[in-house]
Amino acid sequence: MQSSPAPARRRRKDARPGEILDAALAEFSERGFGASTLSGIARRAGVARPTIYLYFDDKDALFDALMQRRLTDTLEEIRADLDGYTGDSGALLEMLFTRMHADAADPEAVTLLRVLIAEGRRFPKLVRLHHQRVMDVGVTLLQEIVARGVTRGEFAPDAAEIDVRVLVAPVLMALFWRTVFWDVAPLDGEKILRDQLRVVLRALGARGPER
Amino acid sequence: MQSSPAPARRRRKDARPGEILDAALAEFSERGFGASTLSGIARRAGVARPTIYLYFDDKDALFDALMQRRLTDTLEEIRADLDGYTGDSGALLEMLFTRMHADAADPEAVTLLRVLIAEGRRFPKLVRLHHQRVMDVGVTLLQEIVARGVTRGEFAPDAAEIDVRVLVAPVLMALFWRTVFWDVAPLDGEKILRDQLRVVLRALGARGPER
DNA sequence: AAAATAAATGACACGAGTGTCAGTAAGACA
DNA sequence: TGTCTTACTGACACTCGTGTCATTTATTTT
Repeated sequence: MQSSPAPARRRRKDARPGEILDAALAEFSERGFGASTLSGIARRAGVARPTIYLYFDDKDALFDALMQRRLTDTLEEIRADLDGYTGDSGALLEMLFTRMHADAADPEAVTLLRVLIAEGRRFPKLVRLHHQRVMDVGVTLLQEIVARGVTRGEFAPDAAEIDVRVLVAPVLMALFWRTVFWDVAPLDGEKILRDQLRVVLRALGARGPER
Repeated sequence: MQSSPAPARRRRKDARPGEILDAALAEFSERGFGASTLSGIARRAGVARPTIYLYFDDKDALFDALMQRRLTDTLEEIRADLDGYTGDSGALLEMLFTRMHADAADPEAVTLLRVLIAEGRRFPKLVRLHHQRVMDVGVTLLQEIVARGVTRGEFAPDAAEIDVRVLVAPVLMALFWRTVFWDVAPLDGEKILRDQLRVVLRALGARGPER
């Protein structure tokens, strides 16, 4: 291993945190959280290890920051659009599921989920946050769409009774599959989405415009 | 911390491995794989740390052995029964899903899955094995039941086209939920099962005996 | 251009976990 | 009861990662 001729220091206070987080994500993705080291992350970020301590407390803080950075408001935005929407509820479901599958296909989401599952017990605050900001919003949104469909006579009257997590399950299944079995048996996300829509719409007794 | 008066050694070559594995499982469950130590496992098993090395190579070997021990042939047995069965396919689905949900509710399954997800990258052999012995068998079995239902006119003709992983998804969703969000928001497994059956049977266009 | 600020680093002390080995003692066998 | 086998253990040396200094040096300020 040749040592580089010159270290070539630079001061870039504003750019560092992001670069370090990116490096951490890559490291977690490759080695897993437990096996990742600050040295490895520093090397990947092109920085000396102590530099990390200037911006983050420890490895846990890196994961925390990554999770925070990942949180977006897309679900809330969709929900806000719901009021003004006048089209049929089946199309709404399609929109929602499509968006969810797209999110689940993002490698960053897969990595963070993997760590969250592995270390969740040690980060109860993050688990609560994630549940509240992602799961709960998604479930509520879906409930509202189903309820809307029932009121508008597009779905069967008893559709509102079922636990909507059964309906989103294929999204989580796809995410789970990517997390564990992707290497041994990939998954056609497009087809899963189409099949999910078929199953869900039929189960809800959808009488959409296309029938 | 008082030191106990006497260690009270015993020699039980045949009982040790199982006890050590149980201790390892408990430790993994509480601390997670990464944070677990051989010292902790040994303490829990009532054994000195070097004793573990008499039976296992290292921490990885413990997880490997736990996964092997967990593998059962229940799915294969169900499949064997399939040939002789003469009842309707909807009831078959109910049997299968009930069994799967029961498996998914086992805390040992939850813990092992958590570790498999966390460290999967480092155990490609185990991932392949698990896919082949659990996932593949389950998927094939489900495909066969659906095909049977279609041939017997119990399910809609196009039912065989859908990816059956969409149909089992609620089982994986429940397992996933237990793995991550159980503490912050528990889950009614019974209701999930019932709803899954309703959704799946309707989606398959089931015209079972009860309609 | 000189002084001041603080971003970045090399080096250190420390703790925690690992794997091994020679010695101990439990149980089998005579 | 005495001897033998080997399951079991205490203690050691070693590695690896962590967190924190004092110091260096890029950049800003005067």
